[in-house]
Amino acid sequence: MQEYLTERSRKILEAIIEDYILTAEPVGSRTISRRQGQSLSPASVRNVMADLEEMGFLASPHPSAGRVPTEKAYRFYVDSLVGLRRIAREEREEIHKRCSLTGKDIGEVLKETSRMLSSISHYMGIVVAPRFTANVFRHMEFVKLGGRRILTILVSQNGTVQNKIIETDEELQFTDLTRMSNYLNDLLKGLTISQVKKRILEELQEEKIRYDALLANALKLSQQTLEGTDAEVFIEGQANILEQPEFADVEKMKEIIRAFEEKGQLLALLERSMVAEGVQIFIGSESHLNRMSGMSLVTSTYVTGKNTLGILGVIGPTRMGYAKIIPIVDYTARQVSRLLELE
Amino acid sequence: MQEYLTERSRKILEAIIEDYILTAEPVGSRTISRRQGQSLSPASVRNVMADLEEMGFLASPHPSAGRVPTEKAYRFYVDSLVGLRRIAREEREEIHKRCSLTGKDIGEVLKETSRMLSSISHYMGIVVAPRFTANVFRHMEFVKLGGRRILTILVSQNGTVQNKIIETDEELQFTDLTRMSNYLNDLLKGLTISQVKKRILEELQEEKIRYDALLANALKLSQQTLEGTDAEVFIEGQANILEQPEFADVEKMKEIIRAFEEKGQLLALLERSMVAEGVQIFIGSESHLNRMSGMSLVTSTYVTGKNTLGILGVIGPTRMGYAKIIPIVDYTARQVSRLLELE
DNA sequence: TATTAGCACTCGAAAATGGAGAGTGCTAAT
DNA sequence: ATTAGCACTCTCCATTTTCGAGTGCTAATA
Repeated sequence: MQEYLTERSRKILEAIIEDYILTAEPVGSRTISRRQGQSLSPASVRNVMADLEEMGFLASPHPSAGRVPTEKAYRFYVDSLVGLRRIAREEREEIHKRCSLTGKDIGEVLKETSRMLSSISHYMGIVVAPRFTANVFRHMEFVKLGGRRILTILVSQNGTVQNKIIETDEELQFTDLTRMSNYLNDLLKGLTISQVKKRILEELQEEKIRYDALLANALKLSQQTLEGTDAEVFIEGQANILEQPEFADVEKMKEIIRAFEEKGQLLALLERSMVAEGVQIFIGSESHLNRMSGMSLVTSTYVTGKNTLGILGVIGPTRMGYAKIIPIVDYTARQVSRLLELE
Repeated sequence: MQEYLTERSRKILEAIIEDYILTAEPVGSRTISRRQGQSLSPASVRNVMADLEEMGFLASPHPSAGRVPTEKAYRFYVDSLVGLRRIAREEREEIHKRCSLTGKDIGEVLKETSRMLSSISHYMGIVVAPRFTANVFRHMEFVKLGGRRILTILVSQNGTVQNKIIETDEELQFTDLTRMSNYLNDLLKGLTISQVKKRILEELQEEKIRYDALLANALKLSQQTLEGTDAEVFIEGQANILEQPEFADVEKMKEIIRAFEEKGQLLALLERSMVAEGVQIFIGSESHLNRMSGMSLVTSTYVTGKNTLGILGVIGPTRMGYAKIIPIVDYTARQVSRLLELE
């Protein structure tokens, strides 16, 4: 048994993986032999397969059903695809067509992107909206609702809007609110949200503020406004993935739907991948989410300048058409980055 | 055969329906006989059942499996529940606990409401966000993004916020934008969105406006801002409904997921029910959506003053615990109305 | 006259049966 | 080193069998 793969066993392994990606059926030695133009007999292929199985690249569901690639095999396969950037023209055009800004809010743009990723990949599309704290403060606005309730609107540099309803201790007048927002906008202009938070704390310490009830109020309001909201996650195309044969069974289906109804865990995983650059791939258990067993995740970050805005990607079965999906995710991320670019 | 139900057959019909709601299994004569404390023998029950079947209240899946209620039966059953308002205390408390405004935007509040409806009913929760045109204009704001892109924010009386990115013909300055929004806020204050639309058109006709490029621009911008966005629909708890035995089969499941991924049709149905007051119930084919076959919908509108804001409700199998769900939907709608009430 | 017991009958669901086919591993021949 | 040949294993599918629940009808009963 050889420890490193020979050229021949590499070829065979790839052939098995590609066939399995296509058919979702265990691959037999005969199939591979035919695929290679009979240059190798089924029996020889079988020998190689036995070796590959021993090395952990293949597994047999049962003694008389061909071989199935393991996660290790996919990892090997994906690593052999590095630098893959070629995207089919029609896919590139589709992406262009369906990424447009005008007339929509950012949320809709991202949702549409997610939908697009889903329909173009035939798996699920996922897009995580920009995390707020990384953004640059732009504008804050208070709108008086009934009673002591105030609607606060926070706009950041890249057009993300966050609004929140806040209950105040005392009733505030319309003119007060205008003054408050003027003051804050002046004070906080150009800072990132995390800087803004710090600044507000500092400001609240200041002597002179303590004696100006209005300003103190303003600061407290803005503090509440900034209290974290969960990042929004758009997952589209569940119906798509249910078409995949590996989920043709009721329990699996429920499992998936449940996994994506509460997005918390997934979000944690995605945020971990925020720090990396370029396309990232999690195969099966590599994500360390047991809910995600049997699923793979291909993601990339979208950025503006040197700020990471958010993440987008595709979720599918481990048996995923990586060679097609990786360029799609990569290209979409670039495209979205370009769209959200400022001036 | 009697045309109207006797007291006895009514009782039996109800017993069958309630048993079926509980078990999802065809109900046999023996079961009912026992349920009624043996006051009637299975044979007598069978006679009544045969009558009920002839009248269209029951159906037998096959000759040797008890009876199953038809839609007509559910309709009869639901109609016999009119005026039902009693809600269990713990459910009322749960609703109270999970409907709160502070610190969230309206969208989140509604999403949480939908989630709450789902978890309390064990079916799916659905909430349609306020339709924008019915609301009263409150505030409009323009924020300059990069290049010729402008972020417009529109706030209405009840705190709904709509934002949109718009591309303008020429680059506008920050001060221009402030002047524009001041002008518009003054002009449009207190009108409903549909009045606002009319007003903008009128204003654009005016002679003096044509010679003030800035104001003309402002009006055009606001016009674009108001161009309809789809109503938002929050559907939560798909995993819940997949637990129901009637959807234990792969095809059915896919059907459901698909049905709710594109919310268009459903929205049309819901908007039809906007005009009515109080709890509305659509049983099976009554919704005229073939996608919804085998599903029922219990909805109610939530209102502020005399304006209908939106709709919320529960979607489940026709075999739904109406007696429990109707009060829940009713109470939740009132609660949400109260929450969104202005002073 | 309304109700009930009894019984033959029907049908579906689940278990048992029995190839057919695909694929393997091993051995011996090339 | 490769391959042909063959016995063996296991799943999948269709068919059959059995079992039980439930009905409808008829005749007996209160």
